[in-house]
Amino acid sequence: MPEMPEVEQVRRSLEPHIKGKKILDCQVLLPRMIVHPESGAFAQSVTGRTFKEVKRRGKYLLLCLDDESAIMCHLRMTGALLALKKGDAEPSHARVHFTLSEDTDLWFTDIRTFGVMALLGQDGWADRGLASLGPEPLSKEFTLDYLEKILKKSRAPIKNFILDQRKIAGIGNIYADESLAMAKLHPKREASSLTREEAAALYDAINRSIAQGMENGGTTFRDYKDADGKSGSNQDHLLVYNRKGEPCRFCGTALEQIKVGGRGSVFCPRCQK
DNA sequence: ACTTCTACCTGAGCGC
DNA sequence: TGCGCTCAGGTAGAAG
Repeated sequence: MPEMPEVEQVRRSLEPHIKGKKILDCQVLLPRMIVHPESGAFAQSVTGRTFKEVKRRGKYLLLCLDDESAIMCHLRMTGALLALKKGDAEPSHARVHFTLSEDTDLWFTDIRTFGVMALLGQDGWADRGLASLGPEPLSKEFTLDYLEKILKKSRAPIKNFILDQRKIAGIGNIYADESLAMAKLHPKREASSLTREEAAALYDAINRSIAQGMENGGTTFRDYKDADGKSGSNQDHLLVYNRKGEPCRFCGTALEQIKVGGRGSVFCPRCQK
């Protein structure tokens, strides 16, 4: 489940494999995953281009090309970008295949096919999700002052609030639950009801949980892998996510799972108010 | 303008 | 062993 730390790990691991290499061929195996332009035009446009760098914004990856265009990629739940050597077996669930120079193959794989790719920067087309992202954790734009201001304006449950990419970019279900556990806030608390102290605790918790995820190379439960096919280790350090029924690391109470906005949410009924 | 719900998919895990 | 069911979760777009 790639969230900001996982996508950042993909960015870091992918860049050295493709930087400076040329796209010799592009085969789209599942056309509907290319959201813009039409898949044939996409393949034709990227062929012959050279990768300059790999950027990330929230959970979006931008594979920047030498003509100032960029391949936008969102991995959604089960997507992966894998850099393999020529001759290696085709990975399972391959959806897009880029043949690169220097005997490198770049594969976009995705079990559930929710992931998307698009070509930006050639015709003014913009991805609405990417265009509407809020500031991301650990950035200078994400300040306590900003968080307090938008918290006051929302009557949504705090869990839904921090999952809203237009408010804060990059948080998904894992880091949402972890942040709330760290800040000792119940996932159903109304956003506008947080005190100054609680908002400050949440601000620190979001930054700390995301930073910890990045230090550990991301969280792997099932499908997430970086460009080298490696798993992260942050799953060994989680407070609540995927720990339903297990003891709270602070007080020992059995963790509970409820639905908040349709998402599974694990929390400590004693610590989180 | 805001929040909430559902569709989009496949595979794993469960009970029977 | 195998069937049918539920669940997982990011986002767009519809519905409230």
